[in-house]
Amino acid sequence: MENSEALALTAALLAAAGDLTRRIDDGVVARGFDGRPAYGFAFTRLVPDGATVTELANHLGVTKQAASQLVDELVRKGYVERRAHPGDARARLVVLTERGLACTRAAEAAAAEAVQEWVERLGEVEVRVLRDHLTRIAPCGPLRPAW
Amino acid sequence: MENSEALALTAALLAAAGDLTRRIDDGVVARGFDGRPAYGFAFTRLVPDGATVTELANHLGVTKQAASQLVDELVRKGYVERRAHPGDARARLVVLTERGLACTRAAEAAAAEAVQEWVERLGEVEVRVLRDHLTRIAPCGPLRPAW
DNA sequence: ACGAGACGGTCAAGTAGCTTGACCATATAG
DNA sequence: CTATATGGTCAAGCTACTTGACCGTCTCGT
Repeated sequence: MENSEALALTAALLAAAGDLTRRIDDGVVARGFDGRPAYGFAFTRLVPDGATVTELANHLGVTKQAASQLVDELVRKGYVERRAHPGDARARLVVLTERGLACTRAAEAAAAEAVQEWVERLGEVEVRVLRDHLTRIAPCGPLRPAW
Repeated sequence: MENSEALALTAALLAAAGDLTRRIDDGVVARGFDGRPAYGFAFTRLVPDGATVTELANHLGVTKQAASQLVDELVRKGYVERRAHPGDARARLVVLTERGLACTRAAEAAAAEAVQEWVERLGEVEVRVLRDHLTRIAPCGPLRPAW
């Protein structure tokens, strides 16, 4: 593989990821929720049983302070609640509220809608293959919100 | 395709893109250059004949002010120069210096190295298919440096 | 049992990289 | 030749992150 192809691959990845993220965010907003893209990725970590701030921080690839600030924001908007952690008095369990769950479903619907366009262009099988390859490459690395 | 799969695809895409970007940046730094990931993507637009600030802004998906600031940074570090634009006295052509070209090559080498690991895991053909699919999905959208 | 240190969380302050708004110089169209 | 659009920069402001300090709680070795 040529050198320039590797950079092109990276560019394509970023363009695709950015495009998809933007579409999902637009879709979520269109469904009446107010948020930024990071919310959706935080939510995926909060279902089904909630998570601690530190776990969320690792999931998103940011400091625990940043994650805590994000949770503040989510609490303020009514998407999550901080509860006592059963079995560790230091920790607090962040869990989705009813509205948070609704927002999660909206994000999923918006994502499905966005991916649908890809399915129409590549075919369902190819898209699935694409996803499988990607998950094999970057198993569960942090979802850094920025470069 | 299930709804949750669409979000998983997005997450995988972001994780892969973030991982690759970080590796490239690390590789560039290891080769003695000082920069942030956005540089590399700016450079790809500057070869072979340079570009104006506005073109760069569109390429990166930011305002022209932000692009101008980036160029300031690149000039300060000796990677690019601002020249007069032939045929438009308003515009200025941003071109790579010798050092900027060297940095570009370093980025390409680092990218190739990072992708090599993927090739070993998926096979060269699969990686190429991956890239082709991605470019078909998001042809040449802006490379937003953040969500 | 208890002290040392690790860990979860928050508060506070600082910063990088973007934005919007205003403005000038040049180009282009009517 | 005026009116408007375009390329570029300056200035100010903001958002989402960072580092550093700190408190309360857990855990482990002695």
